[in-house]
Amino acid sequence: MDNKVSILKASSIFGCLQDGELEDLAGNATLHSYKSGSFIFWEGDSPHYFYIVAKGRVKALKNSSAGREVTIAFFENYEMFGEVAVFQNMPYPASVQAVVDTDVLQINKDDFLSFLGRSPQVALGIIHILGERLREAHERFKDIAGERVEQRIARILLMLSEKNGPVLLYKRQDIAEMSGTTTETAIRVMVHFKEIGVIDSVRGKITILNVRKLKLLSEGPPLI
Amino acid sequence: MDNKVSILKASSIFGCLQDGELEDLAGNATLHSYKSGSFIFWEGDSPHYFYIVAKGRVKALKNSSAGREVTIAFFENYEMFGEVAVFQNMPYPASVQAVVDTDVLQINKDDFLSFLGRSPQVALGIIHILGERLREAHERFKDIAGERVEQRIARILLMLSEKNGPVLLYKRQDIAEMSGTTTETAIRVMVHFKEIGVIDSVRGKITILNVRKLKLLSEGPPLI
DNA sequence: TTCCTTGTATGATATATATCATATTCATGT
DNA sequence: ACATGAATATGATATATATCATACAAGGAA
Repeated sequence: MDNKVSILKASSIFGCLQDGELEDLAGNATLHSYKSGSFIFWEGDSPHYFYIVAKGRVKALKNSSAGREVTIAFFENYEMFGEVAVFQNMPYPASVQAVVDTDVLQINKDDFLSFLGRSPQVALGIIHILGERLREAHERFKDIAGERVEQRIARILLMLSEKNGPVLLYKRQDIAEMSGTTTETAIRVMVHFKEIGVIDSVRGKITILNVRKLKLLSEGPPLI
Repeated sequence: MDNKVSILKASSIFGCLQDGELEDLAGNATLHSYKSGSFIFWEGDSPHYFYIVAKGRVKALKNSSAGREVTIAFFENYEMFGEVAVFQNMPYPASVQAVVDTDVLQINKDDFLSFLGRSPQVALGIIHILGERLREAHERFKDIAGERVEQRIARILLMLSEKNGPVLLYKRQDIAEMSGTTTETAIRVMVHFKEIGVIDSVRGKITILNVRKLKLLSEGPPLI
C-alpha cells in the first residue's frame, strides 16, 4: 500500500496531490508484473484501466498493414500510458508490450475519471502532459515525413538523450522501429556514426559521445 | 460582440458554457482577417494568443531541414489552433497559414488560462480534444512510418472524407504535404485512383466515389 | 479574345532505402 | 567449455519514390 502511494507520488500527474487523496486513489489500484515480451494490452482492446510504470520499460506500438511494427513511444520510471483511451472511452490506440520484466500500477478507469472531475489540478496536469506528447508526436511526424533516415536517427538519438542522458539502452531494432526504417538500415547509419566518433556502442547500449556533431547530422548535409 | 459569442458557442470546447461566461470570454477576444497565403504565426513565436477559425481555412505546417513543407493539419469551421503552445507557455510548435481568405477569433492567453483554472468542464473538454488529436497524430505517424505512398494517400483521403464528406476541396499538393510525399507522386497515385473509379476530380476538388474500394487500397495489396 | 498563372499530367532518370542472404560477435544457460 | 540464440555487421540486388524536365488544361484578369 505504501508502495502504491509512493509510485503515484513519483508520477508527474499525481505528484501534486495530498497524501489523503493519494491513499484514496491507491486503494483501488493494483500492482501487476509482466515478463519481458508479454503484452499489457492490445490495440483495439476496451480501456478498463490506465497504467503507471513502477519498474521496467514498456513499448507502445502499432502494426502497419504490411506487417511492419512501428514504435510510438517507450515508457519507463513512473510514466503513464493508456490515458488517452480512458479519457475518451475508446479502444486503446496502440498495443503496449513489456520490453524487460516490468511492474505496472493499474488504475481503474472509473476511479480515475471521477477523481479527474474533482481535481482541477490533476486535469491541468493531464493537459500539460498531453500537450507535450502532442508536440513530440508532431515533431516526429515532421521528421519522418520530411527528413532522410540519417537525420531521423540522429534526431531520435538526440531526443532519447535529452530524456535519459548520454547512455541509451536501446537496440538497433528499437531505433529502427522508432525511425520508421529497417534494422539493417539503422545498423548501417549507426556504424557510420560510430566511425566518425559521434557515438560508441556495445550490444543494447548506445553512448552519445558528441552531441554537437550529432545535432549537425540531424540537420542534414550543408546546403552548399 | 454577438458574433464573437456565437463563434465561441459553435466551438467544441466552449459550446458547453453559459451565456454569461461566453460574454466574459468574448469581451477580450478580437476578430482578425487574414488574406489567403498570409501567416497567423510562425513556428517558434511566443504564444500570446490562441485561435478559433471563424470563416475560411488554415494550415498548420512545419519545414523539414531539407526545405520540404510538412502539413500537420488543416483547421476550419470553429476548430481551434495554437492551444498546445498556450497551455504550456512554450513557442508555437508549427506555423499556421491561411489557405483561403480567413477570419479568426483571437483569444488572449491569460484570459483563457484563468478561465481554464475556474472551469473544470472546459478543462475536460480540452483533454478530450487533445486526446483525439494525439490519437490521430499517432495513427498518421504509424501510416507514414509503415505504409507505402498509395496506402498513405488512400488513408488521408478516407480521413478527410470522414471529416468533410465525399467532396474534398484539396489540391494534389495539399494531399502530398499531408502524406509526406511529392506533388508528382501524389498526382500519379491519384491518376491511378481515378482510372479505377475510386475518385473523380477537377482542379482543387476531389470526389470520393467508392469508399469500400478506397478502404481496400488503404490496406495495401492482398497478402497472397 | 489573349495573356498569364496555377494546377494537373507524364516521361526519363537518379537514388535512397528495402530486401535477401550470410557472417560474425556477444551473452547466457547447460 | 560448449551450444544456442540474439544482436550486430556487411554485401548484392531490387524497387519505390524523388527529381528534373516538359507539356497541357483551366480559370482569372486585362
